[in-house]
Amino acid sequence: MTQEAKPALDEPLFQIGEVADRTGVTQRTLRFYEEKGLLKPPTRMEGGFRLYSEDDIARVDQIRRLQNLLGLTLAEIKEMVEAEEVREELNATYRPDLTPEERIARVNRRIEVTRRQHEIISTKLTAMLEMKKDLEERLARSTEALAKLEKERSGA
Amino acid sequence: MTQEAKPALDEPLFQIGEVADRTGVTQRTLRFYEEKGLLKPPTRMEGGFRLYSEDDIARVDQIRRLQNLLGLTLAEIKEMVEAEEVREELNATYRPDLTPEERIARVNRRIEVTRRQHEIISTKLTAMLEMKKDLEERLARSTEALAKLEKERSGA
DNA sequence: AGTGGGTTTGACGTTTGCGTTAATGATAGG
DNA sequence: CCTATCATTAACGCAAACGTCAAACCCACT
Repeated sequence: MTQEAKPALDEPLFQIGEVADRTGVTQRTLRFYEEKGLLKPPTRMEGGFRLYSEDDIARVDQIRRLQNLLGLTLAEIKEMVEAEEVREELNATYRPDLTPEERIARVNRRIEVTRRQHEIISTKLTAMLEMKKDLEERLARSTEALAKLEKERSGA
Repeated sequence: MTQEAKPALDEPLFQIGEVADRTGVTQRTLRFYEEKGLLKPPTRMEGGFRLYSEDDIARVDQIRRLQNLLGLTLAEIKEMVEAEEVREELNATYRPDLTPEERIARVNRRIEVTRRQHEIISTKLTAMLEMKKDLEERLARSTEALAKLEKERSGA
């Protein structure tokens, strides 16, 4: 019971202010994500100050991508990140305290979530590429129309 | 004054319910968009029922794409669609009631808006392609890890 | 004339995703 | 020890984007 799977014993930790700066979200948002279960409760210093790891920061970035790029709600994101536990990813295959079946199950859950994200992103990409093409065509047509108009004007 | 630039005099028109079905939004949403200035007030039948054109439907689809794909707010979308007026697009270059300068100005506004959308979509596409790549790498790693675990189990 | 279903305008309600104080406590430096 | 600058929880606030009635009205049909 010396390892609570908590801090890696030596990795650098950051206070909420710095995490806010680095991730571009507010402190309020970080506490909010924690409250909503999107971030695991971070370790604390004696006085109660939150201490975040690099993994936590990566997770915040991930949450923001899922929000901004995929347009998922925090509820949806929560489901996804729950199956992701970074530490679990690093150790899932090598943790000796799990039965092989359980380890396989976890990796499978991760795969499933990743597939879902991949599918969502692929669908969106298709639609966006289509939209981009449309925009380019519009742009071409408008530019052409503009050229015509300007020639007309000078010709008048 | 025989043409109010309203219905094309013969094109098919649809009631709100059918438009809702075809676009996948609710009637409430259609009225809401109108209220917010995202849709121009449609024509009405004698009794006051709204009558939408194909162009209106296309516009709703457009609004939804800007929402879902680009993640824009309705306020932002409003600014954009205001400069887009479909009928205006079709006729901007050919309307005789506008000075050449005004026609050029309108086309320029359209070009500007299109460029903005194109830029947003391009930025997003880049980020999403990156994310997709990451997901594929993850998927590969997880799948590999899974294979290992299953071999171990059968080998045990 | 009656009936069933679609539509109208309000108006209030709801959810999401935080923002914004307020009052209090912790840390570090001089 | 004093002080400046973090941080803490709790609680209320808020804008966006609709949802959900309610009560009346319209339309088509028999």
